[in-house]
Amino acid sequence: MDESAPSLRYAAAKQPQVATAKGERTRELILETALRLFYERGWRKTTMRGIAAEAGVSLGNAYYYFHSKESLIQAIYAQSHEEHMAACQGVLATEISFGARLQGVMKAKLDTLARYHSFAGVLFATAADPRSPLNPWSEASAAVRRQSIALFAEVVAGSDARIPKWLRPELPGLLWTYHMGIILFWVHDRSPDRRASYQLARRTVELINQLVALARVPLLRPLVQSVLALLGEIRAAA
Amino acid sequence: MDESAPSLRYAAAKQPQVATAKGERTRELILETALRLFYERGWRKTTMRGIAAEAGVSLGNAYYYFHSKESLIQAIYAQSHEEHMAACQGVLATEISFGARLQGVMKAKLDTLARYHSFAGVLFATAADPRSPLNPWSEASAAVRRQSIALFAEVVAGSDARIPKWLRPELPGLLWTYHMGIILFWVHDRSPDRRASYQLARRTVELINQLVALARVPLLRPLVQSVLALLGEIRAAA
DNA sequence: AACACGATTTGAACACGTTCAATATCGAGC
DNA sequence: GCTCGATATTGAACGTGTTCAAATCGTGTT
Repeated sequence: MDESAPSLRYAAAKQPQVATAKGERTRELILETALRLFYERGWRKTTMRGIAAEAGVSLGNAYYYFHSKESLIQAIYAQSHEEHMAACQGVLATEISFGARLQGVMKAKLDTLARYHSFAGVLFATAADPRSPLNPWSEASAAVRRQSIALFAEVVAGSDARIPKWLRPELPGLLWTYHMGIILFWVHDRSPDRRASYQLARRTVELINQLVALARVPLLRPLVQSVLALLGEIRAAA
Repeated sequence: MDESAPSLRYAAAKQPQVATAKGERTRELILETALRLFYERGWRKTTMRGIAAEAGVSLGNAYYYFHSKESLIQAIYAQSHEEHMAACQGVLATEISFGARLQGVMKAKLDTLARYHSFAGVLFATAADPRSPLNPWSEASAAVRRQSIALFAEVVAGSDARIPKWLRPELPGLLWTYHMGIILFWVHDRSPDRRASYQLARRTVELINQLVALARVPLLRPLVQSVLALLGEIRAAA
């Protein structure tokens, strides 16, 4: 059973630390070429041999920098994450209201993801495998996840919203989960320019705004308590 | 771009209709062997050659019945679905309360899935790819999905719950989506005997019960309207 | 200049998923 | 019993992801 013994493929997976400037250039050349070919030909029709040939390096060299075809996706994923962080700076610096901040962050996410849509399905598919380093709960993507959750914490912290005290520690993680849900929808979104995803994000952010406000209503106290207890349990289990 | 032109791999994908009893036996032999090997060796370490050898047929013969390694997973998925439908008959015939019915159906789901856990990750991973026939929104799995949603409709219809009129048409689909979410958790669940998943299902079903009751409270009318409008839009987009 | 040594690069080799033309098997109709 | 067509089965071949021992490069040291 390859559950108890994690497959070699996903073990450790330390990429060699690129040590020289030349190496760094080669690495980036391969990554850019891969990105272009994925875009032009799609994931399946792009081969490691094709990437190597197009980049003008040998097959083995590509594997020196990326220990698998999937790890190229992981690198691209990390890159898109950087882009998103950068794209958020504007709204986070200027907007004050919780809703506007969250709207801005979500729109930035969809904007920065746009160019990856044609092969994002693969990203999500490999990410869904519990043993994949791309899976959001894995060790390998922990750094990105932490940064991402911190981003949502910043959305909350920098806003004027009056968040109930008990909700504060949970909210960033919840928003992160929510944003993963939106991405899941986006991956499957076939509407022109992914308009449906933008609309869904806009509407759900409004909804979240209402929910956060409602959380203070006394009538909902028992429900809120249930949800809180549940979150605690999930956290304990994971 | 392999998005506009669906990959050959996932196109049509008509399995040859098995015409003779002998053919049917061979098909089942291969499927059983595959299931056993996936369980014993895991997904990656099980090869099509290994399955064919263990089943005593040729490699090509295995491909005659299952056009890809993934389609074996699809067949196993369909099988587990059958098991779940059967396992639900009891509760659905005897229980009256909405909560108890939903609890029973969810518990049956986790029970019937249990034996597939060691390689369920792959199932979910391939299912997450928008172009995979395993993906719940795809044409290939439409039959299973429809049956599954009908099951949740039956959960509602056979219960004494007083569901608000406007919620009735949406509820089965919502419950189906919810149950997919639980499965997603289950796939990643590493607790002994997947106890965390059982607990999560139990707690969330209670929560859903409360939510359904709350949906009648006048104060929540605007929120409920928003959610409804949103659901309508999502449906229109998909 | 020669050397050492790690970083980088190469290409051949392997195992696997998949395809396919060719062959074998079987049952129905004569 | 024989033939024919559909069904079932075979195994060789292809392209792909991945591994690895060997070759090469670059740089600091003697």
